[in-house]
Amino acid sequence: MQKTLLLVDGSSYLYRAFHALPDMRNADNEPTGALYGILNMLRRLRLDYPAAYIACVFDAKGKTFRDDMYAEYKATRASMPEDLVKQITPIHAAVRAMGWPILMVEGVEADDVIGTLTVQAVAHGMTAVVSTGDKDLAQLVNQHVTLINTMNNEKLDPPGVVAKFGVPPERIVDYLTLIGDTVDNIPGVSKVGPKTAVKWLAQYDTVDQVIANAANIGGAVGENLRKAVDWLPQAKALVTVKTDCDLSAHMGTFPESLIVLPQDNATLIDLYTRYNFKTWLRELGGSMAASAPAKNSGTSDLFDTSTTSHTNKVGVIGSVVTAVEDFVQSTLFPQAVTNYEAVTTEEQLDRWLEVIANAHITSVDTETTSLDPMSAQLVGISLSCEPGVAVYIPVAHRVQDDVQQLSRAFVLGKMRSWLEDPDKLKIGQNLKYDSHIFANQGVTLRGILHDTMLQSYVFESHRPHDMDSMALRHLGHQTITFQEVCGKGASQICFDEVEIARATEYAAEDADITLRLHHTMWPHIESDKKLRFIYEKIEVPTAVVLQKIERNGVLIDAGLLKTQSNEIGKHLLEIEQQAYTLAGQPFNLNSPKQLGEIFFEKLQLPIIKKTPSGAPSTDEEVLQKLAEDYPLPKILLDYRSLSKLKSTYTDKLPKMINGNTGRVHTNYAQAVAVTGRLSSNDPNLQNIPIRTAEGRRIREAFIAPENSLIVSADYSQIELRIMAHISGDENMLRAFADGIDIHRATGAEIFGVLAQDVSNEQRRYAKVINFGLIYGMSAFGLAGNLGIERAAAQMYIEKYFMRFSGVKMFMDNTRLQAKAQGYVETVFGRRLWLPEINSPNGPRRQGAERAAINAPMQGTAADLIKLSMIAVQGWLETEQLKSKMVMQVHDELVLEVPQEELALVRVKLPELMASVATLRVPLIAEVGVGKNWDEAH
DNA sequence: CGAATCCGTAACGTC
DNA sequence: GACGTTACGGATTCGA
Repeated sequence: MQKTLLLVDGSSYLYRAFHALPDMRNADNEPTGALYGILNMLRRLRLDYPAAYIACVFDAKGKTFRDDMYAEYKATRASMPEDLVKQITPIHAAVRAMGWPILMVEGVEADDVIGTLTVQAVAHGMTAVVSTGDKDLAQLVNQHVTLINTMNNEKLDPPGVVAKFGVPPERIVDYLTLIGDTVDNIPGVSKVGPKTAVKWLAQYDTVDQVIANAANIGGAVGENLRKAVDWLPQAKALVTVKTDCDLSAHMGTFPESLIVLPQDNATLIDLYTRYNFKTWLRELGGSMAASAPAKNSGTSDLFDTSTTSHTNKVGVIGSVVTAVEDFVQSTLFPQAVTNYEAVTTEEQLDRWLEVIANAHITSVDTETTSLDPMSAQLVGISLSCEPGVAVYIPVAHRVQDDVQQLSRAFVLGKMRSWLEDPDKLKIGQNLKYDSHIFANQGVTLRGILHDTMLQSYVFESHRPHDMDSMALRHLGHQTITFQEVCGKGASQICFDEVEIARATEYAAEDADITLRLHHTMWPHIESDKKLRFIYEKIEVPTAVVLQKIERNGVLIDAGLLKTQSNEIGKHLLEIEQQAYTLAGQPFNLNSPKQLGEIFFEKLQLPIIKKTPSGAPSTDEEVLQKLAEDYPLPKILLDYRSLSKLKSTYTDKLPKMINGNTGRVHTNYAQAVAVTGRLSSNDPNLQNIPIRTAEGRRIREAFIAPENSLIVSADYSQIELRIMAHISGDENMLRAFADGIDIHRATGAEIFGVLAQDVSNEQRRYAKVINFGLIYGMSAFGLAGNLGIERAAAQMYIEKYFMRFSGVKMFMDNTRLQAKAQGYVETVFGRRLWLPEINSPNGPRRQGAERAAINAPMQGTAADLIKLSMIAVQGWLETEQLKSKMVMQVHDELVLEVPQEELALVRVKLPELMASVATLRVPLIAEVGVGKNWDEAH
């Protein structure tokens, strides 16, 4: 494994942390913001980038060689603020106590030290990760050196540098030379910014070449360039990071002296106490008791690279399979020794059955033949009850070595009572999937207490929740990936073809890691009342309900869809011919590229807007606009909508019908949407058309069996009601309390008329504005949607906020809260993180601000419908009804209801949905019944 | 070296 | 604002 050197540009973070964070102080009124920011950043870094060697580099006091070179260097920079100066000493102390070697070298800057160390790292065959907030260091990037900025989660490898700056890393010096650096008071070429610099470098490659061609560049900038010619070499020297500093006086041998040092907890506790960092303090106190048993006991084995105490014996059946982790990782993340074994005899199985029968909780994982939960066959089961110890029980491997294996029927027969026992507690990673696998074998998995995927989702919804990422993030452990075991692409093999020894390494690790992840994440959730509620009362029970819904499936009239496909197909052929005639040639109507050529080159239609890549756009909005003056765009609009219907729905859905059940079984992803919503795939049943009459016909194919009906109940105006609840806006609360049409009420306020006098046009405007608000839409977006001027849109927004001042306040507060703490919350306390809320990148930050507005509403709605699903399923089961939930579409539940239960369900269902929570506005669910989903609306 | 596969882009369906 | 899926078409890898 290639070693990594992690370097932190402490000086660049000093200022950034100081300015980015609010003015934090401890009880003695000492400033603590920069200290908190830096420590927080270092903690995160260590988790995200496990490294063998680390260093935190600060600028030393005094002049550097650049000051000697250029008297004006950094002349415009103000001296360090007093409040920051006060924090320097504790910062150094805390960083050191956390185990980071610190480097400060006189005469050069932190950048130069970092540059030098990256070069040394590469020379030693290592990779280097540089954490900095300073873009100048992009010049250090290469194949082995990556730049990361923890403030905005930006990661720069060579292509990243090209993407961000438009030039490769080796051209960054030239780039900086041309544009100069106002912060350091280094002039470049006057009036030359990033765009021009990139253009010139693309043409001439280097600054030297640009200078050589200075005579050929026209205009005012050309003149400025010629004026700067004599200066540029010096500018270049100033912006170039030194990579050959003599560090011998400041550190021992490279890289050994940059090893991760043991954490000095006593000092940290002192510092955390003094500066009042309670959470970290608690963590230090708690972690000693709660963390995994393998505590590293001092420095002796830490530095002993030659240790062979963790041997790596691979895959002999029935023997111990141990894995060695990088010894440094094990110091960062204790727990290295593993004991994995394959269970292949009845005696072994019996022994383990006894273990799990008496275990407090058992981690369970299945290996299968397919990712499709309804058709996958069980290949093996892995179990773990204590960190580091796990077994794999192969039951259906096809490998032909003379290895014995217990049969699936035998193992399931022995395990069934334990699997189905609700009192035998289980934990897994996405147990919904494993539940399906067991269900495929006729076994009902019960006793699901924990799911690490859901823990991660509740704990930090914006991060990846797959096990490999989580293991790396929380445990610093690189898991064996499925791809490593089974390959990829055409040569991928099925898991039942994997040799049992290899399968054991992989599968047992999964069960082990799941349990260890639980030990890492659960304390964070358990100790937090809100998160705990979301996890225990919403997510875990929802997973159980979802599994049932998925298994129920929904009945589809394949014949009807095929008829529709044929009709649409004929229609498409006609449209195609018309398009060819109008275009004067045949072309692929499905290709935006070919279409663009026909439109904007051959027919010379005006270009309305461009796609992000610079090509002329042909999206719906553009076609609408062009259709006012030309015939072909209209034809294409028709083609597009029909072709979408056919390919995505009428052709696809019949293919998705399960051969055994005759139904379509979607998969609901519970930990994908950062807002807390579900998403649906294979097939996606949450985007079945409804807006157009043609699209709606597809819903006619969603049917109920003989003597049953489709019943659909959806929350009315759920998100606006939530906005009224959260904001407490009086006008809005009153409108909902009085049960008036909310868009009409909004129109009345905006246009200053009585509700009954609101025209249809006014109501339409109000409706668009309401939706815009829910989505945190800008004046620009609103203007686009209404087809009006931006200024006019702005006026409506101002008018709205004047009448609904509570809403305005809610939005301002939400934005502030998001910026201050990095997340917003739903009514129930679900935490929605916004990593880019303080991004220096304008569009990204604004995107995050819009998301901050939208997230509490969308997320609360998601919480409510999940509570509904749990309540409805609970009711169906206690009443032992035959009715079943078959779909969830964000604010709607769809049930399949036998005739005899109809009267009951159509009353009780909306009642249950309306009563899952009491808000400051009434919750209303509207119910519909029909032979098919379309009729049920 | 052609075929298969991967990947990013554009577009569009829902709430 | 949040998603997932389709088709295209260029780039890359596969496999003979």
